[in-house]
Amino acid sequence: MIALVDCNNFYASCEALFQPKLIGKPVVVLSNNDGCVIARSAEAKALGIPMGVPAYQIDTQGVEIRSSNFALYGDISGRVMRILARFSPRQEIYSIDECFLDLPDDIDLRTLAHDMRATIRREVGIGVGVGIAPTKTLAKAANWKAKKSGAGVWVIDSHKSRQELLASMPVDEIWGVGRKHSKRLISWGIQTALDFTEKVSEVWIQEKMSITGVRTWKELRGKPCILLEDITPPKKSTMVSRTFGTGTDRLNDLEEAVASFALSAAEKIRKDKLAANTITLFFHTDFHRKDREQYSPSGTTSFFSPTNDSFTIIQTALTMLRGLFRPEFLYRKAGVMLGNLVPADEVQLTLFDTGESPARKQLLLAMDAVNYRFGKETVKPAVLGVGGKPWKLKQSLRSGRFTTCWDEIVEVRV
DNA sequence: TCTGGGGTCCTAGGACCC
DNA sequence: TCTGGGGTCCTAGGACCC
Repeated sequence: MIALVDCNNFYASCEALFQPKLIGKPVVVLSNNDGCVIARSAEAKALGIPMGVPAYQIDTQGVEIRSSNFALYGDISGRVMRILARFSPRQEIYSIDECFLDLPDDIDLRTLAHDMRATIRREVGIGVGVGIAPTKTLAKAANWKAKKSGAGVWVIDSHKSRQELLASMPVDEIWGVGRKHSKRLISWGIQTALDFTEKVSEVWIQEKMSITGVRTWKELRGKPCILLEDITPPKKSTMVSRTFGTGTDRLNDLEEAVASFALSAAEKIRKDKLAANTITLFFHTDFHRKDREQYSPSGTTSFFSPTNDSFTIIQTALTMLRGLFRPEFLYRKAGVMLGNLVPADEVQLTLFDTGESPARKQLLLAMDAVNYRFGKETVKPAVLGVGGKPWKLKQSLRSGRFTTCWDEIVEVRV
């Protein structure tokens, strides 16, 4: 059997963890740049605040608003995941707030699930829902039911319990069926997950939704097609991109931003011991300004041989930027993607390439060590700029990094 | 005024090979 | 009149996930 454990209103719950005055209040967490709503407490959902709406459109009366604080959420996530790992030798961490667990089918699964919930509640203080079923897609469905019903735990362990759950589940709630497909399915009279499994054939699904649709269809019928990936496969690409706090038409601003994204991306892949074969740069104007002409260039360059060298990566990104930049536009967002990642110790050199010099490798190692110890960008290439950065993010409402930063740890006065 | 960031997989079509 | 058969690789775009 497979369990899907999912934290309730995760980001909002993390905020309330160290700010008890938020408990019982409508809490909303905003995306980077304080743009739109990405998480809501139960109370905020009850007020009818939708997911994804721009922050300026919501009625903020009586609502506690926070900027996103990923240092905090990541740390809390790690605590939850380590507890769940105690319940099964095989765990797949699927996202920051949920994981799959492989469970034996000859134990009392309901008792185990309640035990997980109680342990996480006691040791971390976060509420979770647990869905248990024979396949991942059904475990997702059971988790949906666990939340929807308020029971917190739901188990699909018989034909009857499966049929009943699927009959009560709208197609658009199925894991793997998104907006486009659910619209089409409903137009064909397929309303529920049960309709999806019983009203249409495998061939029909293959034709309309390709092989991925067929997998979902089989999984809902109880046949496992999506395996538990307890060994994380290596990343194939990584991206760093940001919307700017304000638009800019200055090449110098874009250079600083792009250099900073390129540096972050390089640090990420070095941490994962990977090297990139390609780099993609993109930047664009404000898509929401329908009244203005848009400009959205992008370009991809292959490295001479795979690299994770910050300096090479920054230089390549800046060369592309200078070639694509046009001064007559106001830019709102930029990003750098490193692709075709390969293990750094298996890099295949080209005939005329001797690889990175040992001195350069030492320099990068030293920079990573200093920045790890003293904070991001303590030492950095000068092209990232110093002083004010008009393009920087708005993040005015961030709570403390209570668990990862000594200066921001909670103070308790007795 | 104001709208996030980071991933994966699949398919079709083009370019190319012999 | 009439022009093969069998592959691979790459890319863009779409759909999905959180």
